[in-house]
Amino acid sequence: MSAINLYDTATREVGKFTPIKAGEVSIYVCGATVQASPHIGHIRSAVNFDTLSRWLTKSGYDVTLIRNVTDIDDKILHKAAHEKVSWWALAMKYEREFTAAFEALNVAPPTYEPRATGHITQMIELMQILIDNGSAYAPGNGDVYLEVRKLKRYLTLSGQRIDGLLPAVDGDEVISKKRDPRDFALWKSAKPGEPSWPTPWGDGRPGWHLECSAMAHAYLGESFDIHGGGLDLIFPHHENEIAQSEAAGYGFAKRWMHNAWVTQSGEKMSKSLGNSLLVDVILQRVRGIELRWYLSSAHYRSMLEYSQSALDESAIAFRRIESFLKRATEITGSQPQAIIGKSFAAAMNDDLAVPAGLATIAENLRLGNQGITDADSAVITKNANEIRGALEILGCDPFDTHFATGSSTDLTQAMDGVVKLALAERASARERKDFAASDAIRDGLLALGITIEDTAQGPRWSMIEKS
RNA sequence: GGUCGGGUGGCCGAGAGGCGAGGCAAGGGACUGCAAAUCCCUCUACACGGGUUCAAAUCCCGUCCCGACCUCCA
Repeated sequence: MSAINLYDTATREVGKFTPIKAGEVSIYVCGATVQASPHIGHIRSAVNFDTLSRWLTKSGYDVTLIRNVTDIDDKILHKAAHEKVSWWALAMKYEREFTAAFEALNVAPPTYEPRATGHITQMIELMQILIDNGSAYAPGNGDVYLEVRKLKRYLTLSGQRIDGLLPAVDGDEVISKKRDPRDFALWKSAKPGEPSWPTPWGDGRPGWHLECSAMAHAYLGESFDIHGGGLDLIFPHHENEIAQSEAAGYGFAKRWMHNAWVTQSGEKMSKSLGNSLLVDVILQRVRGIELRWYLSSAHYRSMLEYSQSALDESAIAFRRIESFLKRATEITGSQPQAIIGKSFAAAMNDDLAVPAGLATIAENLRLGNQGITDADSAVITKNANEIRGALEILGCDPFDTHFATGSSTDLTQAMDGVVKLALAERASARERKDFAASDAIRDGLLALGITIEDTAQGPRWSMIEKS
């Protein structure tokens, strides 16, 4: 396997990736806090790490990917109370929406997808270690805090200093039992009407950060290769995960990878700005495979500035590639094999440089189309194979059964027959130079969403793809 | 106030000291009855001001602008 170079947020450098165990890669990605419907920014993160996982797998590694679901937090509880539904019903509703969005975008399921509420035992064990070794304290009201000033190091990922932080505004912790305002809650005491679990320090529920440390440890052990998530998780979430885990004596993550956001007018998507683009809504405009292509097209560390025209253009560009692959299949009589081209591999090995990979796909497309013009099946096959190989890594392989359309074979065959009847009529009209008649047939088919292309091998038809 | 990113051609989007990534759009050409699709050719760039260097979009200093985080966040 060739060397893979990846960026590490901790060092802010691209460096050679060397796993802890030869041939194996362990990854923990912060998944959804299921408090609202997924927008395309959430899904971009999942797409990026899915592509990372696919590339590592293709490179010969045995990948274990853990992507959690945080199904309890302040927002879920507040929202559930406001909507007068159970917090667990609300969490499950949105978890299903995330799952459906992942499915639609061909994000492979992680090796395991642990839920926070299923790991209370592990959280209590972790807190016990932290309290026993003096890193954490329980003021007696059911809260448990991590004492950040006792840490050997803190805020190394974000490069901040404790004293540089703005004083915390303790929302629902007005009467704070904290020794220092920067201490953060591992565990929050039970409030009336809220769920709670018993602990040696009183009834309560998890704070926001504890679950990831507990679950990463449960499934990946004390040290693992890569920890991923969105850029906005660096502080406080990831800093606090590091703080808890290292204070417990764990080595924790060897490398940190963060994906950038999808922005609009330069601003990140957020519900408060009202600029969230829900996956559901976008999928009414383009197919899942096209949305994935769009979300993959920028480098994962670059902001992706959303615009409808950019999305539309991206979808059109993808259809061109798809169309070549279909024609190549028709001409050669068999589907392309997914083969990784040299330059695509080099691009991916350079911190997943997808944009550079796209350039190689563009080159393959040009050469492949030339091959069709020249009727050179060796050239067609080579380029189609390499395109399919690249698309497979990007999760955008049109031959992937995941994207198979629901239309039955019988119906497709009948359709093919009907269109061919029309094309025969058109052919005879063209022979007698009745172009008005032949164009009327073409226009009529187009109105039904069927495009006609006259190729050297005769006319071919295709449906205009819809989501 | 602290910390972290960014400003590249009409648009999108890479690159991080030396040969102008790539795509879209635009213009020209080939093919076609006309189209469509495809191919070929052409064009436009590094926020600003200094500096280092044989050589700077890339490094350094300064300025301006934009965004993010500072206990809700992908």
